[in-house]
Amino acid sequence: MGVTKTDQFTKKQNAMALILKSLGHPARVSIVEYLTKVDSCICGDIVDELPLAQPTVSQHLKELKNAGVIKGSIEGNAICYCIDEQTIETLHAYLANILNQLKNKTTNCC
Amino acid sequence: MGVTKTDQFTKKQNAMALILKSLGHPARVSIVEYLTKVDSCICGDIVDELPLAQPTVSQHLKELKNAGVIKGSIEGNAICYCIDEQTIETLHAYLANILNQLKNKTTNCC
DNA sequence: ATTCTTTATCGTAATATTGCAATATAATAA
DNA sequence: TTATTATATTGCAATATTACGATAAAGAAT
Repeated sequence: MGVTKTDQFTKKQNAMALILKSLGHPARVSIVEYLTKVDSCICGDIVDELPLAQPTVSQHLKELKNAGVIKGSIEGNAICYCIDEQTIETLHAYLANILNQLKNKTTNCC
Repeated sequence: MGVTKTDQFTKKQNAMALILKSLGHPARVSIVEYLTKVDSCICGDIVDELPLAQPTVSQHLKELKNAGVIKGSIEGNAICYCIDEQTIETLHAYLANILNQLKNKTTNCC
């Protein structure tokens, strides 16, 4: 069908999947890396940096924003985007928890 | 188009995106959580656990395996799937690095 | 007021994803 | 050999994603 059975999974699972999915595209990985490195974060700079057309970049930014990975604030004429550290921390902690559980396991078949 | 401009980004960016994308679906998040908790990891158990048909689960497992998030080993008649800790560690370290860089930033506009 | 600059939205084409029934494959059991 | 069990693959319908040209919207500059 192409439609995800969202209701069959927990809110947390859907929330994590949303964040992970938003990061699951090289352009969006690239945007996050750029915003991590750079000090100013004007939207136009991101467009210039990426090998994609402006509407495409705008769409990717929207998706990252929707997942809470970035946030934007109006800066006069332009818009300033930057990473929402909290969301990255949430994801980081989630993975740390998984790694922790794995290390405490007695058996490991594979 | 619907086709990602993979060649326009670095290998690392594409590799990270592949891992993140494979985790970007609640069913696959659910599989990873299940494999983290459980001690044995027979494919059939995963199918029983998930609210999806066997072919659908098989497809999700294939995607996780392709991204290196899980690995499978033949266990007689059945197949034993479990998490590839290294891949999770790679992702974990990647995020740690981003968080580190963010914390060392002087300015933060948003 | 008009133009310029910056970003978002719309419309659309190409491709990818999700999900499942049907079927194939492969190993074990009878 | 013939079932049985466990998993993968195929084929297909429904929906989602990716990308971009055209255009809209909104503030800044002239």
